[in-house]
Amino acid sequence: MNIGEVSKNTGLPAKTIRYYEDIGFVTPARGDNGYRSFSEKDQHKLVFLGRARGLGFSIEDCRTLMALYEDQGRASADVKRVAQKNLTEIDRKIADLQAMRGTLSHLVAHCAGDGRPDCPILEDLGRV
Amino acid sequence: MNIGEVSKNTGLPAKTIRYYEDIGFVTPARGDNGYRSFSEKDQHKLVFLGRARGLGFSIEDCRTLMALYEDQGRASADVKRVAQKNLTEIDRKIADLQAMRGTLSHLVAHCAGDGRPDCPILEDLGRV
DNA sequence: ATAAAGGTTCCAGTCACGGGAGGGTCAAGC
DNA sequence: GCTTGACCCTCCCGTGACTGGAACCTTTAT
Repeated sequence: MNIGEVSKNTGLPAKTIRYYEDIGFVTPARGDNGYRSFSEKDQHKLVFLGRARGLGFSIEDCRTLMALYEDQGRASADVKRVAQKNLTEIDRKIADLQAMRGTLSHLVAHCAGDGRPDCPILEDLGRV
Repeated sequence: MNIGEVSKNTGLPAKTIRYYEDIGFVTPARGDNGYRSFSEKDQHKLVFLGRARGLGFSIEDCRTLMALYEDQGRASADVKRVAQKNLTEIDRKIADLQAMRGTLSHLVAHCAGDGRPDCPILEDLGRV
């Protein structure tokens, strides 16, 4: 398969697929014309990668997960640890964003939003 | 004030303050020795900037907010619009993360996390 | 006199790609 | 055979908001 078809099948942009090759995630064969020639297995790895990225795993985590995926003798505890770490990280991000959201929505709610210059948002940002 | 003191007062790393000068956010005076010499006003701007960044505003939004802050004839509606846009963006990020969190926590909960290789997390990532 | 602490500039790296230039290849229609 | 357009290639730069480090200068304390 050429990169265009793989892109359509996986939902990953061709640019991204080339990038994943750059960083050693897949190593598709090459035709005589220099075109990448993807096997089913290559495509499957890209699907795996796309899903893992969609769940917020970093590229490095994906490398670990892929190695575990291909290791028939893995311990599920190793996978769970990586996933748990990611989950903790996601929770931290959510908490950060919710703290921001709390302050900001409070300020927005108290701003008249009319033609007058008085604004609690700016007052808060500029308080000494 | 030298950069070190401003850094201590504002909580911003000196590196960050230099960066903010680079992008034209503050333009501290310079002493004969080439050292930056910050005024109270410079420091106040940096505090403002630090707070706005802490609320998730982008640098470009901060530029807008700062201009409004210094414009005595502003309309609070202009400020509110920027804040509202940021709030919407924050909500979107929270929703994205929560969607990730939902799927991932479900998978983590169903993974034995022991020495056996069977793992619903990998199964899900690799499903055809 | 010397050493530590603080300041300076400049360059490179981060993360995970995306945009675009400049060019080669392939299949179809005339 | 020729052109057109879709596809593919590599290479390099840009993103946002910094952070790290090298190489060097100035101030302060001992």
